[in-house]
Amino acid sequence: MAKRPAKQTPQQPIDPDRIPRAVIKRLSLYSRILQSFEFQGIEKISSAELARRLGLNSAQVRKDLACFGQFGVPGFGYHVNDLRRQVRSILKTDREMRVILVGVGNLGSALMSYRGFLKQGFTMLFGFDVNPRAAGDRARSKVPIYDIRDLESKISGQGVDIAVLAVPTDVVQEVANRIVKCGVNAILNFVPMRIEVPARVQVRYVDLSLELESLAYYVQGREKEGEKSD
Amino acid sequence: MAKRPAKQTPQQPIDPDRIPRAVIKRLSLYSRILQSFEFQGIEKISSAELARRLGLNSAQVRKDLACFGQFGVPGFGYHVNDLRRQVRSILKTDREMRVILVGVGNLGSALMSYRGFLKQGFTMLFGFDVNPRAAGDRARSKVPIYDIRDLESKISGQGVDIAVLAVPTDVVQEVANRIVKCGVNAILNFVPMRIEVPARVQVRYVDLSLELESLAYYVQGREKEGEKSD
DNA sequence: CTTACTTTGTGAATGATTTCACAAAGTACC
DNA sequence: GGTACTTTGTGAAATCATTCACAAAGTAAG
Ligand SMILES: NC(=O)c1ccc[n+]([C@@H]2O[C@H](COP(=O)([O-])OP(=O)(O)OC[C@H]3O[C@@H](n4cnc5c(N)ncnc54)[C@H](O)[C@@H]3O)[C@@H](O)[C@H]2O)c1
Ligand SMILES: NC(=O)c1ccc[n+]([C@@H]2O[C@H](COP(=O)([O-])OP(=O)(O)OC[C@H]3O[C@@H](n4cnc5c(N)ncnc54)[C@H](O)[C@@H]3O)[C@@H](O)[C@H]2O)c1
Repeated sequence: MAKRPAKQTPQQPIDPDRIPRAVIKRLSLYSRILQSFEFQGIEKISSAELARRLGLNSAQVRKDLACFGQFGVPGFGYHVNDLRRQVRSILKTDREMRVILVGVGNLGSALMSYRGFLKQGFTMLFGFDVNPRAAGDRARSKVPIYDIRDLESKISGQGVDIAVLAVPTDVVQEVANRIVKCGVNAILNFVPMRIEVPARVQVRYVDLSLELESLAYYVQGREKEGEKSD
Repeated sequence: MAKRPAKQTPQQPIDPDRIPRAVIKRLSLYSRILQSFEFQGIEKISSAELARRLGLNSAQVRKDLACFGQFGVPGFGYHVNDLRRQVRSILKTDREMRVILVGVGNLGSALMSYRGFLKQGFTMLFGFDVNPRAAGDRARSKVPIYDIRDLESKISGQGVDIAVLAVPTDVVQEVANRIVKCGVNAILNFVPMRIEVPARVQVRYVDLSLELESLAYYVQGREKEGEKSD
């Protein structure tokens, strides 16, 4: 096939829509573990070792990366910091991603002050709530919290990339509508309700109850195992 | 007038391990939306309508349910409350599921006071933290919070079904070890790190950053969209 | 430069999940 | 009871994802 002597192959102009979503999620896993390798001073990594650490198959790791170019060195493996740079570039977490949060309640205030997001290149610009004062007390954070009435005026011209929703179920569609109208094309929805948006808008759901419920199904699914008599 | 679909024929004793995990997750979605239908007084629902509301294919809805028996009535659809009862029985959310939370920090305190879990049949027994006093201030909740040193003694004999982890990354493995030793066989892990557990223990991960990062990939940062003013 | 060894990148094979499509089984109403 | 609909439940087909397996391409060392 197309043999490229140059190992620093530029990214293939592959249509981002053609990449399976599961690949992107794993890329994010790779990004995080590469970060920790870099921190530990590890300079090279093989697909086999990467796979072992993440509970995956090594061919899958290689195939995932192959969607975007040739980053490895046969007989050697991958250069950790080189690969990390590449992966972050693919995920666009190497540049600033500007995020707003709507609904600074119990969950929202935890999200707002989470440093893990920052570490991955996300900037929390501001929060919005119907009760910005109470929300401000809850969130021990330097991120400003505005009244939801000012949503449009505050985010206009701010280049918001992603909106995170953590509002009550019954207002989530209305909030989403407003956000979409402001030109935000990506929504991370923590509210356990499907929202309707134009096709151009990407929505991801994080459903905490769902995981808990599906775990319940597997609890003592086998035979009784006794009431732990010790 | 209301005729019960009392068909006992199928109800095959299918091995729970054979059911795809994705089916169980969708069951949880069905459970929640059926709850809202019941609340709205809707008594019957077709697979097509259920699918539409959840963004799925109607055959998939029928096939998912068919894993566990025949709950529908040809030419009619499904009785909402009957189906809901069945689904909850399958997921075991019709009986009490006893949950503990370890790490009552920013995220943990939000989880602890979340009423959505309660509504789905989960009982939050207690929380544990290295600093139970500070954690108690954070979590405005009636759930007692104990010192992590007392983990073993407090949960002994309590029949804990699921442990939720929201501790710092560097202690999660150690905490998981202790929990597993106490006989808990299901863990919901919010910490972005893979934990090693015996095969009998079910672990589910909820990785919030991962979702945010994978969303970033889909944000159109190309030449289109002249919204940004810089 | 050459030889022995390692690990990548990738077609082909396998496995899993989703969708199609339709007979069978029920409803609704006269 | 009978006829016209509707919707289920389910094999078969299509689609999507993972794993295998190996030639090609590199490394390492003398
Ligand atoms: N707390 C959790 O652990 C948890 C877990 C899973 C899902 N969720 C979901 O996340 C969402 C928020 O949960 P929570 O526990 O933080 O609830 P919460 O009531 O503590 O927070 C909701 C916040 O939204 C604000 N709000 C209400 N209407 C608004 C509007 N129109 N615009 C902007 N803000 C508005 C409220 O003032 C409040 O601060 C809910 O949909 C819930 O189902 C929460
Ligand atoms: N806050 C978020 O929004 C968010 C989002 C995604 C992931 N997470 C993950 O969730 C975890 C908790 O995040 P957080 O923001 O709540 O952090 P946090 O520091 O606010 O909370 C951690 C809590 O764990 C307690 N703790 C520390 N060591 C402990 C031990 N050995 N046993 C019991 N408790 C212990 C601490 O006292 C603290 O209360 C982290 O792993 C984080 O990566 C958090």
